[in-house]
Amino acid sequence: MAVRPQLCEACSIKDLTFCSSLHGAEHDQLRQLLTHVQFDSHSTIFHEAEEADYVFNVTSGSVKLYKLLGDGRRQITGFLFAGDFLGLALNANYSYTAEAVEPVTACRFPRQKLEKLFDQFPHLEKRMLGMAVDELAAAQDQMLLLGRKTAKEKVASFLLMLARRQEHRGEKTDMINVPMSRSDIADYLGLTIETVSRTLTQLRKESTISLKDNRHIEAVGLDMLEDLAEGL
Amino acid sequence: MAVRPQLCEACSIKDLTFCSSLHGAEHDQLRQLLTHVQFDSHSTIFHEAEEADYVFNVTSGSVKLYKLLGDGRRQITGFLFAGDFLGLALNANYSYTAEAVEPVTACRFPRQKLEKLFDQFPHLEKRMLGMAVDELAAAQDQMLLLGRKTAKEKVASFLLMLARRQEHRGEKTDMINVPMSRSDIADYLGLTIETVSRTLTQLRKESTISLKDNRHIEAVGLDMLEDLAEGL
DNA sequence: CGAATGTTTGATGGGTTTCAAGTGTGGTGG
DNA sequence: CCACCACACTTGAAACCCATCAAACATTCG
Repeated sequence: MAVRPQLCEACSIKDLTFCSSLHGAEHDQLRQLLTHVQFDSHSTIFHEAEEADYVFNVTSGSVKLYKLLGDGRRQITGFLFAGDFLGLALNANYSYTAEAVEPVTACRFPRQKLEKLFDQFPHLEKRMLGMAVDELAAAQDQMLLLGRKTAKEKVASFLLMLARRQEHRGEKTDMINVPMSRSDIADYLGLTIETVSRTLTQLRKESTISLKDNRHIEAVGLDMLEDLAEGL
Repeated sequence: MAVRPQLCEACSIKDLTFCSSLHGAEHDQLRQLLTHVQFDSHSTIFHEAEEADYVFNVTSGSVKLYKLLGDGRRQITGFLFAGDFLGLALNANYSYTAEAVEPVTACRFPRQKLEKLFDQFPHLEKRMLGMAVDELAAAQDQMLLLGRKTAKEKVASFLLMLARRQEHRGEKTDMINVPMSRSDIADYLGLTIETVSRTLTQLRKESTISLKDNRHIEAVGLDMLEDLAEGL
């Protein structure tokens, strides 16, 4: 890939973002659309059912996506980190709520203008489709987790997911960064906070993991975690 | 939309399929790529991890998609019916297994040739992206179901899903068609066959549904099902 | 330092699974 | 045409995993 001056924060994240497939003039056009935005911890980026006017590219921090049932039960459908794309609903409305777990910075694109750019640069649309397909595969893995894995297997899978995405972003992997609360983990895995806590304690007692503090976990027995995640 | 002669089985399904967005000459090119294929009940259309050489458009029958854990536990990630698209993995390999629930007919497209056609007809790629986004939204709903709904709510949501898709295909909705076995339903909802059976019995005793036979269910209290599905 | 919030741990309970029989039901062959 | 068998589905009883309720402990922040 040709050398290209760094034009936006999104591109600074080592070719993980969708705009990093563009060159020179093309990228300039994209750049004119974007606005840099920030969100504090626990602030809402957008609400479910809200009009989907913007799409985002996370450049730092972490985000949780969730849906609610009528009585308040919550399911977190995904976590996003630097480089992840957000809001690729091409429908009129968002299908979930997005909330900052940690302080978040992101590039924001007006959806309609971005879609117009697709006609000019089919490259971009291909990349978008690729991302949607990847997300779909991840969603199917998560269905397998939610429907068929035990609490222990769920927690193991979750820690592995964090570790792998950390690696993918090119960060150190000796310590797993866990920016989200036990409550968020529980709502992601279809468990309660108590079960998440108990399971982590159990994994610690079995020396599969080592808890540095609530936000940092070391995977001592990575093989063990992998076997658990695959249901062996 | 312009009047267009019926060119392939896929298009005969009232504008539900992705090729129905094409016209005359464009459609002819697409048509040259497709092969009509059939699958018997319980036959495998493709396996997880297999090379994704083809994509399909279901023209009749029904299909289940599933993933397996190491010890054989199964999660059905979706059911497909006439008009549904299958295998939109743009990756090299399928991420799940597809198996015919009833005898299936489908249009088969060589993936690589289809992708080349995308460059010619951006229309098609847009439609593909739209389908991927829709599937993603459905997957997120299913995560909410698997992670946070009770058995009763799961079964109610399942029946509603079948009813709505039947309606979407333009079929009669007085009776819900249930082509899949209790075992398939259980693996779709993250339950056991016994729980599915018990829950259906319970809904029947409450007069929310009426079981004509194992493959045909009447939704007597549709409001009740909707409330259950939304967690009210 | 104290209040508020988040996390862990314990005791108990319940929804779902597991195990185990029954009860259809469709297909096959006599 | 019906007896028979295989298989799917239903129903019941017991067990279990995880949820709920409750309290202690830890951490953060004013």
